[in-house]
Amino acid sequence: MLKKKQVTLSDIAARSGVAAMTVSRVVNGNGYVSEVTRKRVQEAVAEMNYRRNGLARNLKRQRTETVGLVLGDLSNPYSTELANAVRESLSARGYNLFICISEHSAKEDIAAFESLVDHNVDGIIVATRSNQDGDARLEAIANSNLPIVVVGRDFRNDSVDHVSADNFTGGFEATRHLIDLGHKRIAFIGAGFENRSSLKRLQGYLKALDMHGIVVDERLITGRRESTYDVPGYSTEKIGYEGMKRLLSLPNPPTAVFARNDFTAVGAMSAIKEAGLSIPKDIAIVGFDDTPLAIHTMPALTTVRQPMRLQGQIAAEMLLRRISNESVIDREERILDCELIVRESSVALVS
Amino acid sequence: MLKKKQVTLSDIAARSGVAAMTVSRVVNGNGYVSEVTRKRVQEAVAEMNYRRNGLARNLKRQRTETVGLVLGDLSNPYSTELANAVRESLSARGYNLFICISEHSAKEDIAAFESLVDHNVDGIIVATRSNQDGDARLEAIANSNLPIVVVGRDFRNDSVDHVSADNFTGGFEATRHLIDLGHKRIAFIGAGFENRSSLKRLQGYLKALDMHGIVVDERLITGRRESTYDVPGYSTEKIGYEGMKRLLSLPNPPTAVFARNDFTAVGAMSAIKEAGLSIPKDIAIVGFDDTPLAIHTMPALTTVRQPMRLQGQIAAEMLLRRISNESVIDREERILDCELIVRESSVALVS
DNA sequence: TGATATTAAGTTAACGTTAACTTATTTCAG
DNA sequence: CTGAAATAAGTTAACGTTAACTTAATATCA
Repeated sequence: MLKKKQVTLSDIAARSGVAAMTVSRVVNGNGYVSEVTRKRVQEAVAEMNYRRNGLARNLKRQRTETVGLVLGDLSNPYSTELANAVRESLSARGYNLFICISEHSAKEDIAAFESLVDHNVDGIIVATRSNQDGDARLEAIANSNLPIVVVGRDFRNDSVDHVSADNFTGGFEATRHLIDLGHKRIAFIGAGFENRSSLKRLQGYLKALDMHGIVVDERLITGRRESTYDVPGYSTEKIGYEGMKRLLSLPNPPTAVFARNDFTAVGAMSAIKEAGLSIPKDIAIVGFDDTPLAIHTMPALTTVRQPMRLQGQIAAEMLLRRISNESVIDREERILDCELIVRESSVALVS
Repeated sequence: MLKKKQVTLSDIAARSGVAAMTVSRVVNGNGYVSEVTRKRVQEAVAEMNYRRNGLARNLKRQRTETVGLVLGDLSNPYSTELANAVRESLSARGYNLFICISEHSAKEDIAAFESLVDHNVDGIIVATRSNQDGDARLEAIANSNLPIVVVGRDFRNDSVDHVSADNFTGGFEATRHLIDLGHKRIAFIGAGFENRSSLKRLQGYLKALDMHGIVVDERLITGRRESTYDVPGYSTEKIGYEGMKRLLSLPNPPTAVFARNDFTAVGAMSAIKEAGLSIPKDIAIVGFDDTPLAIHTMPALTTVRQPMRLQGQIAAEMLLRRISNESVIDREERILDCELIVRESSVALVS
């Protein structure tokens, strides 16, 4: 048995003895249709199991009321919160959301962009990590006047809005907190020193050390190279674990650790416990993101909260503003405050 | 300054002095085009920043090479792994993936379906929790011959394939493991007794108790009601925490707990530790899913691993099989084995 | 009561692309 | 050097929908 062919407006029109346009009016509930005709058409629609063809509809209407969101990965609660907030804000305005995942690969980034553009989404929110090829394609898309907003990453283009947390100040505060507690040997786990140009959290860490006259020891900055793209999301825990092991094997290990994110922190905590050391007595630790996990670790993790939902909401608003605007508008940029949440994993050194 | 209008094939054709069809051939790299013409067209394409209109293209071609995946939420690593596996399998066959999130709401489920159908995806993979209204719509879509595969949930339709983990046996094994260790008072956290008809893991738990002559104590089965849809994903931890508190306040608390999933288990562990009790000495605990978290809890969590990636791969294959098949094909169903991973959170009772 | 507004349709022509077909030129084996 | 095959285009007509326009009947009001 062969699959049935698609049922079209004209099929319904023929069956119910009206014009296609009338069926369209019934289906979309606009224009003038008499009660009798409406009933008749609706019956035909039900009988023939008609579904409108969105492609044709959107082609004709020149808009899809759909927005794309490109995420690097799904495993981070950050992505999750962001996606949910974006979805909610869009949903309230009648827009649908399609999410694409690029697994932090430039190739997949591009595939996601192409795919969304091919579906004529009305706009794209990009929350992947920056990479050269992907950025080039994004640039081209932006120049073809498709509304774009980037979240939590760099991208400079006159017609692309930008929202992110203040990762620099967050990293600064986290590190200063550890310094205030009396720590001098403070490690950074999650990225190497060579990534300092792109990683704001690391920059904040360096700035805090600098401001308090602490000389940077590059051996205390450890993590995978930023350019590695083939890492599944959750491996950040592994990076924390392995990074901490490396730090513990140093002749003069750190007394405090600022981890790039909570997962990395959790990994580091495992390594510390495994070495028979106590948190925060032997080693204090601060994470980043305030994932739901943070209150459940032992001890509860001090971390920097970034307003994830708010970023999503603002990104959605920015995009909708661009979508509904007929003329070219100025670039908008919003950097949102982070908040240090002090819990049990960081406490004053008894000196 | 007004936004530019879309550049079309004919614009390029006009500029480069050829027919629209020739431009199409150049853009898609098929058919015969001379080297000279190709160059000329490509220049025009670059100059005018042409992007093909996917809607028109897909409308004409009657396929989109895109598949939709509807997830209940993103917060569960289960969703993440599944999405990634699906994406990879599809990507290898040249298909794109759009992900929609329904936040476990029937309304959003339907919105996601509509939206995907409107974009004429070639097929849909559904991994949301079952609900009446959503299922009704799904039924209608299935009957209009759009290929559909459901993952990890119930749905009976002759043209809808099904893949899931063997949650029943998983729940059974987890519970039997605790029984084998000598436990008699074994609690279930994550759903109430009233959900036993829909929750396979709970059924497995009940079956194991029954087979070993242990009388079910309904007070030991605790969790939120399954019908509650307004719960953000990570709150499962809270459910575990609160459920455990309730259990600990019983006159005769359990000596072992089977948690519906690892997050619930983590929440329960917090409550146990907070009560000053020891895991596994006072209370043993088993989770489900073997999330990456499980090895990082203190003590490491015994849990049931379900083959998440495999489910995604199989779902993708099933769907592609339906998509590429011209005729109606038989329903396929795959139930995949789970594996009990014994770690430190469960150990023999000293009796 | 005539003029105007409202209601209820139908008609036409795109939206931007490509499958299918046609035409013209070039290539090359026999 | 013929003629079949390969190459290089162009032409036409959809894909399924809806905006914009037209027509006709009915309702409303000064």
